[in-house]
Amino acid sequence: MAATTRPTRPRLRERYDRRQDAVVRAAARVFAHRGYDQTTIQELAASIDLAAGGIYHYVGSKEQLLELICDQLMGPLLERARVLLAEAAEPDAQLRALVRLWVEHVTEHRDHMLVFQQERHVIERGARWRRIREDRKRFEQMLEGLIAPLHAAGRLGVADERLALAALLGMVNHTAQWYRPRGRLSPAEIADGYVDLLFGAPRAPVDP
Amino acid sequence: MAATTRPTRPRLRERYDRRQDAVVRAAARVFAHRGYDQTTIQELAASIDLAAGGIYHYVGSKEQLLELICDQLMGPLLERARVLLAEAAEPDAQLRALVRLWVEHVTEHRDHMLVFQQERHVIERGARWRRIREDRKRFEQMLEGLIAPLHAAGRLGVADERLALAALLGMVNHTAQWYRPRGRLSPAEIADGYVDLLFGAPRAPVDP
Amino acid sequence: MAATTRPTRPRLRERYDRRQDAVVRAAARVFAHRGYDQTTIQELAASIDLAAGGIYHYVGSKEQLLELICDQLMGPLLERARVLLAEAAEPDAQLRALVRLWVEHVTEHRDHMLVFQQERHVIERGARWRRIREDRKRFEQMLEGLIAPLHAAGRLGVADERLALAALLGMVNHTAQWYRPRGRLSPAEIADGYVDLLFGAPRAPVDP
Amino acid sequence: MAATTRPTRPRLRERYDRRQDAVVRAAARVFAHRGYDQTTIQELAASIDLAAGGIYHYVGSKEQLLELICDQLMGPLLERARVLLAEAAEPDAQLRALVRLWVEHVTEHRDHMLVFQQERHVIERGARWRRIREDRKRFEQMLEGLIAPLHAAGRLGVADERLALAALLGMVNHTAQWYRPRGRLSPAEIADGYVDLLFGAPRAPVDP
DNA sequence: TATGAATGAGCCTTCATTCAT
DNA sequence: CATGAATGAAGGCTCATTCAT
Repeated sequence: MAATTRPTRPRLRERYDRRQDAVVRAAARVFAHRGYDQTTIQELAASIDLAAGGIYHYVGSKEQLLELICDQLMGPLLERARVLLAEAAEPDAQLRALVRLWVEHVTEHRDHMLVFQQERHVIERGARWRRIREDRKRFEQMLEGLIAPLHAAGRLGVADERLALAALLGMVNHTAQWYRPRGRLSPAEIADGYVDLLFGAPRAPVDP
Repeated sequence: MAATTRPTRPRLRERYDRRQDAVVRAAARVFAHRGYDQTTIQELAASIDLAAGGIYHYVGSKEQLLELICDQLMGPLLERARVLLAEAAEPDAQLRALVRLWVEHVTEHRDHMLVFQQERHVIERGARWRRIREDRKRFEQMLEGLIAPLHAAGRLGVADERLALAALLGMVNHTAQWYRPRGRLSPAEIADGYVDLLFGAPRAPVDP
Repeated sequence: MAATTRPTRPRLRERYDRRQDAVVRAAARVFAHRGYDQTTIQELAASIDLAAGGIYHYVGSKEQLLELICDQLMGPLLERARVLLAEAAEPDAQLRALVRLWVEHVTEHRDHMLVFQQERHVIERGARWRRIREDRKRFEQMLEGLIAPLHAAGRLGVADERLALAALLGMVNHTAQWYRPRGRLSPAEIADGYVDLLFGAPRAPVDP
Repeated sequence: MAATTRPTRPRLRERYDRRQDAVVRAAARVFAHRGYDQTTIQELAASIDLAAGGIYHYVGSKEQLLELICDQLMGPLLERARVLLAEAAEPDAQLRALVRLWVEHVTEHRDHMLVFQQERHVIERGARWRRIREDRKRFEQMLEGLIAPLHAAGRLGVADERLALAALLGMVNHTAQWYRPRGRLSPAEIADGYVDLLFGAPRAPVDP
């Protein structure tokens, strides 16, 4: 999958994979702060204690680095989401669970997420990014699939189904921009807050 | 304010301002699609039927162009928001009005907005961008000022006041990424949807 | 034809073409001496009193420079050869005329020729160089077309027709490597010498 | 002579020499096809089933590899030529024999020859290559020594002695570029063809 | 011996910016 | 005002070479 030659012997390959992973992770961090284009391969390399050329043992190009960051972000998210949806449960419970999962993922991959958002214009164009775009699409469809029945049941806080989805996407994605690890709210609380908003719910008990 | 020599005679100055405005607007469009760093001054110039050098009659540097885009975005928004807040009205009505104003502004300045978001990492750092950062802060404080009493009155759909603000920011800002001019929903409808979500309200009729 | 934007206004275009021509010619000279790969664009630029970047106004890439050198070499040669062959004349006279033309061209374009030969391995491979290869082929076919009847008439100094062609090619092409402008022999004399060898002729008068 | 540590024990040394020879030979092949500069040590190593580092057990540097290729080419040629010239024989017979020897050598070392020609610009400059240049010079002088008396005797097909030498060099060297092992003509036949051309001869017997 | 990771110098190329016309 | 040529500073990437294992 990588454009560079991956060792064959299991011992070496393992080490190689571990390091590649570290390179990508470091890249996510630096790109998130300095911006993809404004980050030099030299800077990036320095941040991993590697000479500039060393990066290219693990990554074929700067652009591929971006690709790998997206993969590290979307791969596990989709995987975990699929597992979750495979379980039998009510749509509202599943949506809540999925949003929790998602917010947790976003907060754990803040850097990846920020890069993903900032480089939107790159990802939206060109055949090379089709896979990434499809991954995102797939995730949105999972959300849609859960929102639809809830909408049909009149459980949503807005009349328009699609607006609900867009709002949810906006809220959760934006989380990467303000969430701080040791903040007042845990990822789960944040997620629940979003879902509550979507359901227009929590005030119900307040009424009487 | 511009780094280039602005004509003194009113007739010329007017024309100059008009053209500068067009340049900035064009830049917003191209930057939104290709990305700031990935857009060449040449490309930008070509899109306005100008040679590369021509840009520099109206703009001092590429970076200043980014600054002007932010100004074109935040200036009028803050201005209109201030006017609105100066009127006497209930917080909930004002919040709804402000969100409408805001969503309208975002949809009318989609390109500006997208650039603003993508270049977050630039704007977040450096003295040069302090003014821009403050503008954004100021706007958020307006929202906060309206949300606080609503929260105190138990009118919000979430327990945490700041989460409400963050959610609102996420929803509205994200709008720039999916809104299409001739879509099903008008900016006002979208704005109302967001506010409804925030209030956890619209299901009110469900009550009895 | 060039990969760079050529001016539209005739005045400028003329200057542009003249300079591009000069760039290519300079490149031929430097490449011939230092070798294509071992020549830096910087060095090349310096030899024309241009900053490194300046080259790229006239040429799209280093590789294209090689292409243009080949064109400058083969284009006029083929053109002049075609004109010559269009005239009515005996094959032996035409061959002699063609070889003269050819040797003159080679000596006038020594640098181009040396580059052409040294970069043989590049030109022999890849779609990009097809046109160049065809040009060379075309010229060889012209020679073949003249040699064939002479061979049939038993006029050649060797039994094998193709060997005659190969020998001729070897002799003439090699000329670029030893010819010096103010040497003992003029290009025409050299050419005649080659043709004499090919005809196995001049000693005829010696016989009696 | 090699810059790398050559084993002392005869058994090992033999194996070492054999392998070094193979490395050089492989290099000749790859360089001939891809070009010296355009061939990576990695590519070269791969073509001998060796990792990049492995090459350096047998060769001190890439440049030395080029030197060794030249040696593998010129060494045996000069040796065999000396032996031949040491025998007593008429100049014309010796020239014919020498050209045969030479053409055979060229066809057997096509790759070496092609590299030698392509890297002309390297070999022509610098103290390091003096020895190689002298080897070539020496060989040319042998040819000259045979051509001179033939010229004096009016046996050549051209008036100019040096032109004859240049033509011969051109023909034979060029052979590497078109000769194919199982072609119509054997190296000896090719050689004889060249000599015939030089003598302007073969048709003589035809006359009567 | 052999391997593959790592280095670091260097090169092609891009591009914001300047300036003579 | 506008143009397009020219500059020159970087930056991504390659690759010969070294070295611990």
